[in-house]
Amino acid sequence: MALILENIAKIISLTEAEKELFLSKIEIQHYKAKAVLHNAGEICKHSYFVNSGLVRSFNINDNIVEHVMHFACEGWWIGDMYSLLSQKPGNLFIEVLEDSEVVLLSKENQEELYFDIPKLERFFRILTENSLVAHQERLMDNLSLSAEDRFEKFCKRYPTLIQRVHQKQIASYIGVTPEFFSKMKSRMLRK
Amino acid sequence: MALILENIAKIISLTEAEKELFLSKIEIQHYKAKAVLHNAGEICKHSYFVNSGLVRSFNINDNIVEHVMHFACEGWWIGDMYSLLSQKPGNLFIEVLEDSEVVLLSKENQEELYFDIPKLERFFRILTENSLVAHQERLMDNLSLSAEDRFEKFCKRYPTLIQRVHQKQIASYIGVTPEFFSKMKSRMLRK
DNA sequence: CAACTTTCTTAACCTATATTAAGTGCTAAA
DNA sequence: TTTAGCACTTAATATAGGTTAAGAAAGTTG
Repeated sequence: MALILENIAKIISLTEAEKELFLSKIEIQHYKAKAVLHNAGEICKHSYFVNSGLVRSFNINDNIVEHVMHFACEGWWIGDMYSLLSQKPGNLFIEVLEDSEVVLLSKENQEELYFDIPKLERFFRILTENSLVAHQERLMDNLSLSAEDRFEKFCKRYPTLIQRVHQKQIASYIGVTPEFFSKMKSRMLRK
Repeated sequence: MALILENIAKIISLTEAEKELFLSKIEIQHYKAKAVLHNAGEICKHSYFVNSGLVRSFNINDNIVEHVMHFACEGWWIGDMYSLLSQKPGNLFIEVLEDSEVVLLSKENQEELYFDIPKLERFFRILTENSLVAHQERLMDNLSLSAEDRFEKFCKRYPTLIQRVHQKQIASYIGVTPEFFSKMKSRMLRK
């Protein structure tokens, strides 16, 4: 349980009573690899924080092609922000890649917490800001870099993930097919 | 001045005193088309809110190709979030496309406001959440849609902008060259 | 272990989009 | 009124990355 409190403590400081209140509003679940936390078409009720293991979010377009939006390992948050905020059916799936321990924070509890501990408003504002900046950078990279450059950035930014996720997941995150990714990788090795 | 208060009032309600305090912390500037509010390589000091006119943010990659990140017309915020938050040199330019009236909110004043009017923490959290959702959708679109589909979405979402910005700016936002955009457009008209 | 499923590789061929280049028309300065 | 500079178009050619298909590795299950 310490991990999520540490995560918060990096940005704001809570009293012991506040920590207890916070912990009373969350729920812990254990999932096996391949478990699905949320389906596209459903309304998302929770934010997820990964205590251990690995989780991904992705969407599936008309052509039945998956696109990975996000990986979350220990200490990362993940969710379908669109569906969670609008309370409309989303288009993301959230799926467990490695057996995981996950913290669930329901939308209602999150809002109660904003009321009881206004400092958390700041915490989640800053969390969201950081996520926005990361998304802006990824968008810029997709507009202006080649697949090879995007892969190199991915390696630098998420060195541990490369060992943990299948190559086709990385290909999907980068935005290329597994076949092209394989070709590109061997081309890069030859240099 | 009403516009920015309306923008806030859609999300939180301020007392008259709070409104006055808020107004005392912002600054209004008038810019001619082609004015540059912020340069890549510099540290961003302000958030910008467009009262009237039109502003864009874009980056320039190695190949000297521009990529439009965002358009902001009346009632929209714009800035270089990365640089503003990290206080490091950013890689966005912010440029005026039509003569504009712009509200400037400095980072320091914004932080003082968080302190004086904690409700604003909520306002900017929600603003940032909405922006994040929009960026996630745009990223998904760039990963999974064709240029033609991206253009159709752009038309639906920003119908007024199509008349106001040059075609090459839209091409750049969509993520294609002006030449290809021109060809694609005439191909679409022929249907 | 054998049977099955999934991931990864390779290769031939295909397509969406980029590049280069030339030309038209409009605006704006000189 | 001429000249220069953009925005836009068109077209020929080039390329990054996609598609299809088949086989080799590797992982999973009975």
